[in-house]
Amino acid sequence: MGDPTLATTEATPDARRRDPERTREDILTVATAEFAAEGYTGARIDDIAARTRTTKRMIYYYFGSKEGLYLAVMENAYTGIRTLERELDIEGLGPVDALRALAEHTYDHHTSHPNFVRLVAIENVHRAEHITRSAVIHELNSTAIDTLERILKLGVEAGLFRADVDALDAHMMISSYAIFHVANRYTFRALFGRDLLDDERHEHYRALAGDAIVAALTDVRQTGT
Amino acid sequence: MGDPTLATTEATPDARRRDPERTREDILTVATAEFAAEGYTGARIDDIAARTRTTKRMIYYYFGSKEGLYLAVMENAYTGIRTLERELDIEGLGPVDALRALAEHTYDHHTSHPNFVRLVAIENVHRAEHITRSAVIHELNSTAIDTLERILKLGVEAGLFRADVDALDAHMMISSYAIFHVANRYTFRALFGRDLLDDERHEHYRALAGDAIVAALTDVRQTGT
Amino acid sequence: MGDPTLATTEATPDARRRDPERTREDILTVATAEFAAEGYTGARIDDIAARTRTTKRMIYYYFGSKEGLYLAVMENAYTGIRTLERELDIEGLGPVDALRALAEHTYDHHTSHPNFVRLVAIENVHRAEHITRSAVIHELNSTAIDTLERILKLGVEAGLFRADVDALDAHMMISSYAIFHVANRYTFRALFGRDLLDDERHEHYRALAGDAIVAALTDVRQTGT
Amino acid sequence: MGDPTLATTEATPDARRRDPERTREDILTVATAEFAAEGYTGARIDDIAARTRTTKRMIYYYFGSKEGLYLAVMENAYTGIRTLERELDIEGLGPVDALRALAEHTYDHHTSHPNFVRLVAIENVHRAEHITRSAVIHELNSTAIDTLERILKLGVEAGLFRADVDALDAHMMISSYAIFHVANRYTFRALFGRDLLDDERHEHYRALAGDAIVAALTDVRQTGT
DNA sequence: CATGAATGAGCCTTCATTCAT
DNA sequence: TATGAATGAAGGCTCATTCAT
Repeated sequence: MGDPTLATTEATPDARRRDPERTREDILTVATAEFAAEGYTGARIDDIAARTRTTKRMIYYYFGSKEGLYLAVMENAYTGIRTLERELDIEGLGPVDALRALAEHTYDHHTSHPNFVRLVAIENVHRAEHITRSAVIHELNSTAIDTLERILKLGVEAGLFRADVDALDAHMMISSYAIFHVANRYTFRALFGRDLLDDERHEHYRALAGDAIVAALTDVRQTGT
Repeated sequence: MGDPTLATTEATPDARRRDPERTREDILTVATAEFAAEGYTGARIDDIAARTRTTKRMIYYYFGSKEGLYLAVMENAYTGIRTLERELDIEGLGPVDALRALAEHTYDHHTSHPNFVRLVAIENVHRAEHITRSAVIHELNSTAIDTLERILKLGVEAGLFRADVDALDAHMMISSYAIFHVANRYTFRALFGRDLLDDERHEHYRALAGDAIVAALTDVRQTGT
Repeated sequence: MGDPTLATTEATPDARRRDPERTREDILTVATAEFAAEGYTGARIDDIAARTRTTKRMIYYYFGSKEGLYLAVMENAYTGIRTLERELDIEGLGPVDALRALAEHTYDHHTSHPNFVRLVAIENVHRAEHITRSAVIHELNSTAIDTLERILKLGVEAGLFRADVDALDAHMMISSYAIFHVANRYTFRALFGRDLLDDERHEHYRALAGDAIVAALTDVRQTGT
Repeated sequence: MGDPTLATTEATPDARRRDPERTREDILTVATAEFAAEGYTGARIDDIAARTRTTKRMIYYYFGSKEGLYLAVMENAYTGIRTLERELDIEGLGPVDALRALAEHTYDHHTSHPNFVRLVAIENVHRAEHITRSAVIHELNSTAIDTLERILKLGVEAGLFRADVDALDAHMMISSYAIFHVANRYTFRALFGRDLLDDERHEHYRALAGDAIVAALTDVRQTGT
């Protein structure tokens, strides 16, 4: 719901035929859910087709192959997140507050879009061989990186931030924290009995996401000790 | 070879028969590499057998099924990391230095045992359904958590650390950073062109692992600003 | 050929594709022969497929599994015999002649449909676990039982038949005689050197089938001694 | 119990080794139960070995192969029934009573030795190919046939029995009735809801066994009508 | 556009049997 | 005599994909 791109939505009851765009989107929605749930190898074309209001033949008509469908799912997912990234508004905020806002926004996004995080994990299991070949994904420019660069530049110039941690490093730190909560949720719970996505802990972990990145980037030499 | 548990080793050339322990380990070694490389569903029993000095039949003789083999691989992997955790020596270190040492040790371990990290990612794709059923894994107590608890206690009592971040939270932060480097290496490189496991950056990221967790746990109210 | 349901027919030479009904029946015919010849466990899906004009894959497409195929064979066989049962015409016959006609008809049917008898024997080896689950077979009403009930009622009312042998008992006696000739033919021949299905003895055994059941049901108290 | 030859007995607790005869019998007992329960193809050497106090290797040592074991089971079973046949005492009985006693004895035997009946059914599924090759079974002379010949001779001479039904025919009729109760018990129950081996009906069916064969052999021309 | 039918390659698993000790 | 380890052949089943209508 909320995210028409990734959520597992049911096919509209009335089988509206003769609407190619709708058919395509229907397949994509179902396939996203299936690939995110079962992995690339584990996903079944038959299962996807069964949950669609069209047939298996249409999947091949629109996407050519299982890999083609998977790639379309990945491109769709990455396009979605890039769009959401742009929604973040940090105008008028100082570097520290902006950084914190970015981290919290990322945390919110990832925890509310588990399928995206799962797809990324799955793609990594396959050594990113699919998205590496995708022109679409390469053309997507990460707003997050651009934003981070500006924030870091301001912060360093103000003597607040370390100068030896660049935007990609910061992005890595922010992402790793947020992704872990979704990607490693199950083994973490199995081993330690704690559900990282428990609603009760959401605020705590959200705030910690901001605190941690701000603390990590703060130039300790400035504060003295 | 460094880690006989996880590395992909070739079968010993001379097919020494009648050595069940060797046969079992041989299968386990090859299977670990295969599952880590291809995922649970993607792994092929035939391929595993082919790279072993025994036959496919023996896999079923010793492990019963594909799932049984996979579970044995996971149990072996987790047992291995728990053993390595115990190697960390932080005797005589203060809480800050101990925390930093633990983070760097974790970073070193994960980046030098990519198969372990990949297996954990794969198990999460399957919602940890296998290890949840494993008695062996449930019985493994994490030394890391115990160690962290002691460190945090000392740090909090000394007024150095935040009191609202417990050992599991700290473990989550340390792990997420280290795991991300291995688990998300491929998509990160595909998207941003940077290899997180590049030797040239190893020291930088290793140090950052320590800095980040120390900074995150440090009670900022103490230092003022 | 006489019985398209049970006989082992060869696949039609010209592989006419796109005729699902034909494909299904082709598989069923071959499978009936295979299961009757080799038993449930002994039957080989590969062998069945090889004697079909389709492939092994199609067997699973239509019947789902070996057990599904076997069940379809059993349902088809029982449906066939029920149909043949209805062909018996005993209109206008008195109870004694009707009973004799029914016994002879059963004897003829079973000896001319050995595969049906063999399938029943095989199903009993498996404790009828398959047909017990079959809704189709449960819905089949036995005309033979209904007919027998009417015959017995008339015979008893006329003081000709014993009143303590009901239709199921009579059916059991008639069936046991006829089935034995087919089901135990081989051990009987091996032990005593006599082929119960020898053409030369057919008339003798056919008449005996009628004589025996009539004699068994006749109320001896009536005839005195 | 009752019949040490066919019943499924547990291995004696104390693993008395170095007793070849005991080992052989142990295997035979377990194998009889397994083959009777699962059929020739369905029986598993591993399962038999597991329920024995010896190992799989011993089965091959004593019986050579699965078929050898099966044959030994069959020979043992047939030897057992021949022995029991001889227990019947009809001295001093007239032909009618002797015939009735024989039929009832057969009925009692078969219904109390279901494994024997099942093995016969299984052997017939395989077209008696195994016992045909057995010298042991060919050498067994059926007392029942000899006894029947004498009975029939007396009865025919006394003008009581039909002369055109010989001992093998009579044996066939007696056996078919008794065997059906055990061999077709499951399908009969599945189709008609009646358990032919129900204790409540035992006496009825036992008496009917005698009545039926006596009636069938009685020369009706003598009694007039 | 749409669909049921069909396919070939390959996957996991099992079984009777034998070997080395 | 006894036993755990090992094996080759085959068996049931599944999957992505394509064809004919």
